[in-house]
Amino acid sequence: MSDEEQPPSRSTYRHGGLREALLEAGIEMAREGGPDAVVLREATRRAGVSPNAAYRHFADREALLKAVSDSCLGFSADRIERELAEHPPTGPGGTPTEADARAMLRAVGLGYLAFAREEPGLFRTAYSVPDDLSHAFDPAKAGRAGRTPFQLVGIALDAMVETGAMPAARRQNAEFLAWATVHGLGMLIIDGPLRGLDDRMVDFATSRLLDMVDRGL
Amino acid sequence: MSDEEQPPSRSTYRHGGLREALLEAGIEMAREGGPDAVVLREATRRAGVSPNAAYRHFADREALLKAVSDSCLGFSADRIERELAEHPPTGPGGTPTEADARAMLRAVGLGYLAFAREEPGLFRTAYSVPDDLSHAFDPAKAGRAGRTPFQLVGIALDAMVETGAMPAARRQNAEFLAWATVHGLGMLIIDGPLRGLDDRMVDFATSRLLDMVDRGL
DNA sequence: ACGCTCTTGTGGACAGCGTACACATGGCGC
DNA sequence: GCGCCATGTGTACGCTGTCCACAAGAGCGT
Repeated sequence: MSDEEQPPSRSTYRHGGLREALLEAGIEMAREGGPDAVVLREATRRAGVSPNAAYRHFADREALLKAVSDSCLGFSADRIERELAEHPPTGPGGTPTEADARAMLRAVGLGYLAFAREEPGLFRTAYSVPDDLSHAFDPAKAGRAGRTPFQLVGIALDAMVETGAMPAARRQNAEFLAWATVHGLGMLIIDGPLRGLDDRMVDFATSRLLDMVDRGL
Repeated sequence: MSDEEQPPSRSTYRHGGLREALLEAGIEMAREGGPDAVVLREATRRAGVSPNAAYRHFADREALLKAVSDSCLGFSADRIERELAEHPPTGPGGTPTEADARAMLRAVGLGYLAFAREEPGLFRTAYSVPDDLSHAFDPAKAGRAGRTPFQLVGIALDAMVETGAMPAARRQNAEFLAWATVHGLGMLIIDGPLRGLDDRMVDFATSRLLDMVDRGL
């Protein structure tokens, strides 16, 4: 037995990493039940601490939820990065070709939707807290590679323009269009009318949607 | 003073229209604060009835929320119908031309997004309850004209195919693509990164998005 | 006309939640 | 070595959803 971490009891009066422990507990609850399942008291219970201790690290339940939500965006970024990693640029010197750029954008969409399907609770939680553009690059929302989902879409779109796969005139704010499209399908799949469709159907819809983006952007 | 309806007191033991009153109260709460603001006890209070009375009409809070959610979908349909009404078919005998079909689809999207912006609480509530395709035509989700939002997209898409604005091969399941796109933008506008953007910017993004759908479907 | 029954509303209770306030603990800087 | 202040505890309050036993009375069959 080490120094601290066992929920049942701890030796020191101070917890040592309570904020982290509460966040972790919150993420676990979100994973299983979405944003509504993130319960402050339960988080303190799991951390082996009294309910009020949480207030030393989070202003209120909403603040904890916000932190959990940011982490979820980070996980989403990780999933997208993983998909991107499977399509490295094929051009000379690592520069992307036009086909690479299209593959990148597609990978971002696939990763985004894969995350929604694999971790619906976290996905819902990620977008359960109102936010705005000014925080789109907040490091708290970044994945392990340090990039937020928003940045990843942007990178793919930049490659589209650089390789001529997309007219530069349409580049501005194109993040929103690509994002909205994929986000909407994600919501429809996990909570909306597409819920319960078998995987092949969902894969098909995903593919069709990404085709549409590719054609229409 | 008539027979019943005043919150403070009522003469008869029976309320007479409690289910409707609770639903109405729920809608009002959803309008102001989204799904989480739909509180069972508060609804009974507004209806001038004891908390438990609600259980004679709804199995639990979730059931009330579901009913409110369905009503919200109906309101959404109403808003879309209003937008559609502004673009009646111009062809001979009321048959739509290709341009009409495009205008119809655009009107559906515009109406959908207008609803999201005008009634964000109701919009969020509409999609806060998990659902699936088998209920897409449930009359409870229909607007005053008797058609659900899902049906309205379908109608516009049918017109697109009939007038040759869209290849028939792409018709199947195209509802999902159109819907997902517009739904995603709606979410981004009211809760996501696009929150707080001024109206002109949002209008612009909306227009660009609908262009994309038109080109890419 | 009468009484039974079934639906609808009431009253009281309970556990769980978020959160406020006063208090305890003890690690760290002087 | 001492005192401060960040961190954790205890108690309490009002609110929620929901369960149970009970009351009221509308509407039916006889």
